[in-house]
Amino acid sequence: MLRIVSSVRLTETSYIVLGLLEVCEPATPYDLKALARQSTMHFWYVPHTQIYTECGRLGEAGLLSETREQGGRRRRVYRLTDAGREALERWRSDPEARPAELRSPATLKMFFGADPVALAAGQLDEHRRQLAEYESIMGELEASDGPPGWRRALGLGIAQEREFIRFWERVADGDT
Amino acid sequence: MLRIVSSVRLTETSYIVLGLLEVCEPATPYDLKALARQSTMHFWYVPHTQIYTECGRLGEAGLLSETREQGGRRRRVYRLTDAGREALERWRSDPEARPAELRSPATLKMFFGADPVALAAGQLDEHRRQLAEYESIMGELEASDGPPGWRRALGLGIAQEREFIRFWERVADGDT
DNA sequence: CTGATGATAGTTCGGATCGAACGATGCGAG
DNA sequence: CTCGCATCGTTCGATCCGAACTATCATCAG
Repeated sequence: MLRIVSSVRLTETSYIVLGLLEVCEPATPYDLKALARQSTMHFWYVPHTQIYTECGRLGEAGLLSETREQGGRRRRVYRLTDAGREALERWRSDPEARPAELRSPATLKMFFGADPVALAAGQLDEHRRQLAEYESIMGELEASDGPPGWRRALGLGIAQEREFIRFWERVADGDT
Repeated sequence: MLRIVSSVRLTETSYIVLGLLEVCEPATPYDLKALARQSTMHFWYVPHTQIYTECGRLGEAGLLSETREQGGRRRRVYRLTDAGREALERWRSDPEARPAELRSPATLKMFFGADPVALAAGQLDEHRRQLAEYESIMGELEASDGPPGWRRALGLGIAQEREFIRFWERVADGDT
């Protein structure tokens, strides 16, 4: 059986697509986008255009199979192939992971001398909003007994948001 | 006086170059790369190739002036132009900032069902190493009475690293 | 002084990422 | 039926990124 196993580089984006597809197969890129919005987006943002692109890329690499809906929008519908499932499993079972990255534009400004108190106001709003959202999702996950991985990952997001809030509160209070 | 004021989009990368240049003007891209490594890299990673590219880009946009060393490597030496200084100041004095982003590949794996305890071991090593490094830099900054913005920004890095460590410790202990 | 060695300095290239903008279909209300 | 809004999907140009490679410089052994 012939299969295109080109040597595409698999990135985090790829595994998001593969992983989400495993959960809600079969799915259109639009479905994945909606699911990502409620789950992975919270700790790994991927713009929606990229999900479409990535599905195409993984399809060409033989990790997804693509069919089209008949009639209507003729939407592309994707499924994991065996190769796709294997790739996901290989990644998942390897405990190595690149170090985490934090990117905070506000911190960058502060680093370069912006007024910390003025920044803090906006950042506190934003992080409190974010925290509230995470906690509400966490409530749903606990109520519905969602997958433990989801709860744990969200737990990290919540912990980090709380830390952001503590940090900006200290800054707003003028502590060195 | 003629000046190219094309409408380049200024990104965080741009402001890192502008901001670092303000501190150690005049400088070659290599100097900036070295300085970034000790400072902004810790909370906003930029690959070195991009610093070269960005200097060129900002030069064309009229925000930097470029001269070449005579003889030797004929290295490019950059300075801020007035336009560059203004752009930096405009950015710095605007208290708006896009929300922070956290990207943790390990969390992503955990989300998709990887064994959390196996992941935790590696993550703890990494974050403890990182924390130690930040604390050592903080020591130097306090001893040398470095800029307050630098200390505050590093303070966030340290707080977040500690939170990461607490989180992965909980995971390693098998807490839900 | 010459050539090996390793650190320093700089560039190229292809592919991944991103966001703005646009184009298309579906569907309910008037 | 058709207007308007929500849904669905794509295109484009610019930016970002990492691997790999080249070139220069300093030093030291031979």
